[in-house]
Amino acid sequence: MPVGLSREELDRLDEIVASRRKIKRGATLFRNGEKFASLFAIRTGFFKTCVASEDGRDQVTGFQMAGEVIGLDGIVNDHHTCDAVALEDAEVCVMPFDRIEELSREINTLQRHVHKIMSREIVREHGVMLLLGSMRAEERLATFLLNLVQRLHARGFSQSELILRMTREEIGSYLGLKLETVSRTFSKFVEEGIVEVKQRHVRIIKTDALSDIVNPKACN
Amino acid sequence: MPVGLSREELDRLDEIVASRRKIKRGATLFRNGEKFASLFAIRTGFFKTCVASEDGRDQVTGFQMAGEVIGLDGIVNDHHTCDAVALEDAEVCVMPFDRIEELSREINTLQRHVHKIMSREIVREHGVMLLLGSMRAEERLATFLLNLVQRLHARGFSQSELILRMTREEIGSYLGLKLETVSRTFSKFVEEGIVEVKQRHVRIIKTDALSDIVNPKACN
DNA sequence: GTGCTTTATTGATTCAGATCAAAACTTGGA
DNA sequence: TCCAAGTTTTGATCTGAATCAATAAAGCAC
Repeated sequence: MPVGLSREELDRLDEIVASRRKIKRGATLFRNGEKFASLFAIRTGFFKTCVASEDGRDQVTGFQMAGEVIGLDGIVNDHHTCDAVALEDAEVCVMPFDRIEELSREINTLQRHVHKIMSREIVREHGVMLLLGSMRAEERLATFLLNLVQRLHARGFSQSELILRMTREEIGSYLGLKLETVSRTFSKFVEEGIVEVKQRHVRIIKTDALSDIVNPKACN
Repeated sequence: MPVGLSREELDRLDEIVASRRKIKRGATLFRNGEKFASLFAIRTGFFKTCVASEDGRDQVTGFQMAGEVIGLDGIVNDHHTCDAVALEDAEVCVMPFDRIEELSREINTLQRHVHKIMSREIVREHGVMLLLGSMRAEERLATFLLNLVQRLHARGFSQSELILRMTREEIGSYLGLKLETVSRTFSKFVEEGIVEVKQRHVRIIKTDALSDIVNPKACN
């Protein structure tokens, strides 16, 4: 994950990882209210994070895959403020945060890396706010699919095929839509020949059509 | 802003602030695409930050007041990804980020402080996602008002009166609503005797009514 | 394999908020 | 001071997504 480190620095980096932890599908890695002690780097598997309002509603705040770090929300109050749930069997590296802070005082590139990870999360959330605040259902789903497939592609998977690890309801929660709307929008994309959908298996036929939906061409 | 520092550490902290900068109402502190070099601590005044999609739409991602830090979005790619606009004449402390990193390697409490500021922003944005993803117009506006007045109160201002520094359109953008809906919702609150509104001047009459709107009482 | 639970699709209807439109009010600059 | 531009309110209408409802399909435990 971290690049630009010397051999020696890399060895020291291994010191950060206190242990590994396996999480079964459906189990939680951490839960809102729990004491925060560590960040978690996902080795394998797929997670969702979600926050809840005092009355029961909850909101999926993100989906995370291998190579991504979760738990940043816990730093500010020493307690986690969301739940992290494995959507498939997963394994994470447990990185005690005080070790991270200690080492990042000595290794500049690590310090920089930690700052970038947090900043990246802030920027990602800005994008979600734009989506939730101003996009229509089709734009939201198209954005979501393009984002997922792009991240998977960066990990060596197909540019056009993906398996959704989450339910329609979870997608809907993330996108600020009801599950029926997510399902209908998928059906609409299928009718238009943009994607093929068989349950959780999605094949993107026309990536550019999705891009056009996300980014309506100005006609002038 | 930073607490729990020794006298000597505080002196060193002053070293971070390279300069101060005054920004006129309507002027931008930084803009999407500009090179990132510094974080800014707001001394006085009031800002909004907003991101734009490729086609013209834009989304206000936050309103910031004295004591808050802006610019965190720029760290990840060395370039800012949003605009920061002063909504009233303002003054900020310019804090070069490489100085911050340097000093936070030496002063543990500063390091911790920087991490908390970033984590706090992530958690705040989770809250906005919950708002945008699952709340109705009245809940959104009530949440917004309570949040604003609470932050102002923490700065020594009234718990019940506030002056909005932003237009209805900017409130709407932040809350994922159109300006007409914001206006109508204000009118509704006025009718119900929850607030008094005279242009940008708002007086909250029934804080608990706002809380009830945000957090519908379970009736069982 | 069988039955049960969860998930997904599709249709009919409703509704909150968007859109369109007009008027009233503020504000700031010449 | 007055005018022009920006802001806010309010009304009428429309619409995209929510809601309600029913069925179908898939996954899982036994």
